[in-house]
Amino acid sequence: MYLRIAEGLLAEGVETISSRKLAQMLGLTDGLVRADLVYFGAFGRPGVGYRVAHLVEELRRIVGIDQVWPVALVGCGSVGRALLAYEGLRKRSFDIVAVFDSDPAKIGRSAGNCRVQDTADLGRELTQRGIRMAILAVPSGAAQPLAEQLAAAGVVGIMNFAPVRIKLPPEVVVMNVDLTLILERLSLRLKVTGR
Amino acid sequence: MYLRIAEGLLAEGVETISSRKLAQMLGLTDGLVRADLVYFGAFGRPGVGYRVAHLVEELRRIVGIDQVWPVALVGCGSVGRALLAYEGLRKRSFDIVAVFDSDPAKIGRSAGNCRVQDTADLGRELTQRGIRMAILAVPSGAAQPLAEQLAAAGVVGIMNFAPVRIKLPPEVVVMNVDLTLILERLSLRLKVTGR
DNA sequence: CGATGTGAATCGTTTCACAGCC
DNA sequence: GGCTGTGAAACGATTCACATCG
Repeated sequence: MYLRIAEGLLAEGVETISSRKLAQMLGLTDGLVRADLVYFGAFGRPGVGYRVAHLVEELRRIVGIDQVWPVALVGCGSVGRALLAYEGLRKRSFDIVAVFDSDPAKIGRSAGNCRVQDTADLGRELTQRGIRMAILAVPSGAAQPLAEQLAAAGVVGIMNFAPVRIKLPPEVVVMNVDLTLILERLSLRLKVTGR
Repeated sequence: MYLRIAEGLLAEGVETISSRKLAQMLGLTDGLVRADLVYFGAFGRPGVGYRVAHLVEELRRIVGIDQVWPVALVGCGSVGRALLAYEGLRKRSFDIVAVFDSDPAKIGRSAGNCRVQDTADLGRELTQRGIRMAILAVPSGAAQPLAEQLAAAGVVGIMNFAPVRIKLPPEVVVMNVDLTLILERLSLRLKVTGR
């Protein structure tokens, strides 16, 4: 979020920003903003604030999006297609460079810039091309075995849309995007706050 | 997550479960599980554990999914269509009962069980039907004004897919689903853990 | 004896207050 | 005078230890 805000400021031509203003924009306290930025290694100047350009550069490097991540998309259903259609990914340095599906009707068709490949070829293809990040957008039942294949092929980060907790060795980072869970959290928040 | 696990156990026919086993399944400690469940009001029996059926019933009520939430979908692009295609929503007591878009080419077409309506009619329609939850799946630029219309129409909970922080009075709960932010978090985790 | 609910200890995070720099 | 970086205090959350119940 710091990076997002900083990029917005850079685009507006703001040269320098104080922790107080950053905090306002993020809904945080100024002390916390300073503590967080110091954690990444103190870029600010007393009396001045943070140089926006410098902040963006450092944070992009720290987040790891100072270069493009090639990403494999596994599953070309409605979620997969929504991701392929989303130009925001490339803008933010994630590039879907391979697409897999197990449905023979889909294999060979074009998807974004790619041709859909058979999931049977997943391991070989990813290993060969050194792809280390994947998006898993398949039905619940298929998620665990495919995740294991991804891990075996050298993938270290997975964004998982299936509503199941995937079990993998801890060196593989899995981020879950469970839409119904999010709606349930929304419902819970509404209940707890009495709406 | 407690509810998810409990429902899984119920489906498997498990009658009773201990905090230790729940903790294992969730990747937590048994003490934390007990603390969390006590927070919602202590359903367990010493020496026995928690009755799964009771747990499910209570948690569904607490989360607020003991009845169906009618939900409005605003934006019928690729994300909107992916949500309409996702039968998991209805299974978990969220029902998309109204769909809106501003594109004349889409208005009047069918989407799921609905006909796409003009966003111009959004306020009237939602107020009239008492719809209080909405999914906002529109381009960044359109999100803020539409969110304001939703709030004005009595919506108290919004799931927002646009990569912008929506500003609304605090009585409206907004949950953001920002896919590139999630990929960036994944990238950061990989960097921080040295992969 | 197994497992809960609970209060005390522990841990990490956020806030606060301020010395020091621009 | 404004604003950062920093150590100490405050806070909240998790863990621990145990009295208690089935």
